Amino acid sequence: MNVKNILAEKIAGEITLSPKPGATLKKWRNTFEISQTELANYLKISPSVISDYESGRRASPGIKTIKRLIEAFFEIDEKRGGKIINRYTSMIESPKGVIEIMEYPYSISGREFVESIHGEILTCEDMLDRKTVKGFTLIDSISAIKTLSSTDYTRIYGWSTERALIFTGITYGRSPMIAVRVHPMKPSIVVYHKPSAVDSLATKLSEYENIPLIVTNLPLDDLKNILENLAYKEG
Amino acid sequence: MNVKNILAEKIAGEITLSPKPGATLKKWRNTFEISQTELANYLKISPSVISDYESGRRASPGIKTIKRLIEAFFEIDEKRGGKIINRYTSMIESPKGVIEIMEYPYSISGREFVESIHGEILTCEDMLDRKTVKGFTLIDSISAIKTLSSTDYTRIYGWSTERALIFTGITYGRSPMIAVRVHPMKPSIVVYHKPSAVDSLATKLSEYENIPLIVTNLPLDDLKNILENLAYKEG
DNA sequence: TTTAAAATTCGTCAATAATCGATTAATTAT
DNA sequence: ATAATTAATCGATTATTGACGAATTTTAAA
Repeated sequence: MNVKNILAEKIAGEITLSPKPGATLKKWRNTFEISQTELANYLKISPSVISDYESGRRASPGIKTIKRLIEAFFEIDEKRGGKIINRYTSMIESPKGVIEIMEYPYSISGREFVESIHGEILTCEDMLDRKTVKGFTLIDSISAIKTLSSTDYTRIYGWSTERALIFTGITYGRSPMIAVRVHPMKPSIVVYHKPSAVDSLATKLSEYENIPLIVTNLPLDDLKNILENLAYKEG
Repeated sequence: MNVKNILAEKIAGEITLSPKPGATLKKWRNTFEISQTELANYLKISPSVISDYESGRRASPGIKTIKRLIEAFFEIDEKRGGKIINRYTSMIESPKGVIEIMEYPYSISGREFVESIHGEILTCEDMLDRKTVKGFTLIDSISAIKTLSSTDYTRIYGWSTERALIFTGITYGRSPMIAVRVHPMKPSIVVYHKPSAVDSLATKLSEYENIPLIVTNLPLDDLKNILENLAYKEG
């Protein structure tokens, strides 16, 4: 659970939608315990610019400016040991069994997604070009069944069901697909990470549900890295 | 739990921080199943404007523009019966016992907060001017004790501990303050909504914790209304 | 109380956003 | 295949942002 990104997004959204964006910016700068002067110096701009933003002189700052300011909050905090970020990290509970969850800022085609993780397509290959992926959830499958039965769907599906569910720690690849089958919501793609074997029931269920079943044997760290950076590469 | 506001904020934050803001805007417009033409007509602007934004011609749209676009998504969906919003509403579980939770876009002084809810100050009045309120959580106290023992603090404290916890459904005003006492996180202010009585232990605990204890007898609907709109009134 | 640091105000200017509308291209429906 | 609808491209104009810096005010520390 990448708390930093979630918090950054929360801040950005709150500023953008606020009736007083400048005051919201100031609130968060104070939350990070940064003075206007320090922020300005960090960004190599004049302190009066920060004051103008916070006072609302600029009614509609551009999103690039907002992004830069928020990134500076985090970078400055990190340079100081990350005290503020850690405060939030300790507040937010990682859902049990969910190793990582992330939304992609734009839709990625199923085909592109599977290629990026060097996935082997077991079923429903023709569906791939019709599927889009708006995020992923990396699940430790020992705990997954318990978590999937929860009624708080956002723990698994975040903000979109159009995602890839990636199950790792699989010995006999049947139970994840069964869990998906009984769940009311259906992902775009199911990925088994390094299964010892894939049960034929799993393939049948995926075909029944029209959910492509994919296998990848990348090392876990490599897989995480690719998943996290997929939407942020150049081009 | 106001899912609409949470989703709006999520969308705004994602667009603002995205490496391709235009593509993110397009993703969400498609999520709401709105064509560019319909969106443009709704906002009474030229369709080519929407296309220019989504293509990234405008690298850094102003936050007022982003806000307008997101508001239009929701309004158009609502005009169509709210199909998309309802999809999200049914996905997100309301924490048990939490009637309403909200972050304020900017800090509100303790004094101003208490005055707005016609609160009677029982303890720590001198602390009020030193306290700020960055949000509120309205709690049905029958369930609150169970919820407060959860390790997922964000269910009660959202994004800031600097908030007012408002307990309603109180008969004998002791258990909320005990729950706060044993909890590792402390709010700015504790409010009892229409208690039958306030136990002297509650007042003692509030003094010990330096948390102002407030009583309000506003009708619940009025109270909710004030709390929700406090940061959005003119001036 | 004084001093230093932090914050505010505001005139100014170059760059970019917000918007229009004409034209072209792509997609969808029949 | 054709027609209608939707989307994209791009030149042009006006309004606003992003930034500077000087002067003033406010706040915090000694």
